[in-house]
Amino acid sequence: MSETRDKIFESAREVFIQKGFAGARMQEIADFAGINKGLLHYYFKTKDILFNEVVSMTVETLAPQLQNLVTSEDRLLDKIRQFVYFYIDTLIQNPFLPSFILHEINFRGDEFAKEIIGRYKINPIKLIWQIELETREGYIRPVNPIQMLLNILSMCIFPFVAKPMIQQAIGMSQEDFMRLMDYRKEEVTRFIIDAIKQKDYPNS
Amino acid sequence: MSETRDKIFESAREVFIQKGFAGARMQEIADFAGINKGLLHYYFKTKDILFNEVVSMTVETLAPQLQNLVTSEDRLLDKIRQFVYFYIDTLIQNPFLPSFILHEINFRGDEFAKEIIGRYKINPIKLIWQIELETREGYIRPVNPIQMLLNILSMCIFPFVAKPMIQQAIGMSQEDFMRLMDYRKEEVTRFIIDAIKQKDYPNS
DNA sequence: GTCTATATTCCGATAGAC
DNA sequence: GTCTATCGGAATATAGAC
Repeated sequence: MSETRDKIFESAREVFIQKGFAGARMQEIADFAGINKGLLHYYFKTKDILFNEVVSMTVETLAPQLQNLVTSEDRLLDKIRQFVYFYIDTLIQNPFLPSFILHEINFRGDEFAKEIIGRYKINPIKLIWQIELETREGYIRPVNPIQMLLNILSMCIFPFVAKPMIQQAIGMSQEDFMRLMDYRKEEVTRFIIDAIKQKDYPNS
Repeated sequence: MSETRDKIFESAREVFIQKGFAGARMQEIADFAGINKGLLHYYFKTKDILFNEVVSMTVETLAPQLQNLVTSEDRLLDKIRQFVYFYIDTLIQNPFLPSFILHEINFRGDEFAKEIIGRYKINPIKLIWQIELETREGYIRPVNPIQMLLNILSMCIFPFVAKPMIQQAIGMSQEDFMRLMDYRKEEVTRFIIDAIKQKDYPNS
């Protein structure tokens, strides 16, 4: 792959993720990559094409790793800890990702959402089974599995979606925020375990 | 207030919330309101003005109610229950709200965030004190107050931000989703209480 | 491959008739 | 107040020299 092409691609990733499709400007992408619009169109014929490539690439790097986590044979509580740690770590390195994906899904409608989900090949069903099973076995308190999954995802993802709001509200620097998220991995894990673990099965 | 003006305003609200500022088209707003662009500009001189009015109106309807909740004299666990119920109920009636606010804050930067927060007059400090106090008194387990607040907000708000994604992933209708959110009020409350309540203070 | 210059399309905003 | 027609700027995309 061409060096210039990569530079453009990275630049586009940056700009699209921060401003969204409609808010991004080809000019800004070109500036950011240190080239001009003409050359930009030489490598990527249209804005749409460039955008789609950015989305594809982004999703495809994350999907397999998540998939591995979810389908492993570990016990639920261990799986949850791994999941939370992996998710928050990933988002610390890509803090803009959630708002990007979520806004574009709102913007472009259901087909876009369907396509993303298709690529992620997420099957929450196996996880839901596991939650139901471990509940019946008495390892965890009875909970609605879907609500449970929503709780986990919410606590991992939401802070990054609301990042600017949070920083403003508490008066935090960039580094403060990242440190807060770093602590958060253990804090959220604990919170979940405290909420659902049965007291008479103290192993873990 | 003029009838036409209201129709335009509602239409703008709809379009802005779904597409964001950059993605919204004056033409589409006009179409949706059943009038033409000329008339649109007669009532609202510029797109910026229209947008700001939509934001102001939206924020101002919610702020006072939240403020009352947070500053009441109730015990923490009761306050949390009230908060969760109020928040989710409000979002059931305005499901689009979170993604709208959060995306525009990402897009428009810190001044916008600061302004919103100013209007909300949110002071998390009193709540943080209360959490620390009740921890010392032994009513709840030791938790980091900020992380705790983040957890509550996350679980209430995130599902609405991710609504299209969730619906696609589980294959849900509009009504299914709203029903899920309705159950969620009790589910989240329980989850939080299970996570932080000390077992030797069984009242409440 | 890379640049400059230009064509083309789109969209916010204005002018003016009714 | 409401409409049609149009302007002017901005942003995407193309043409063509080097």
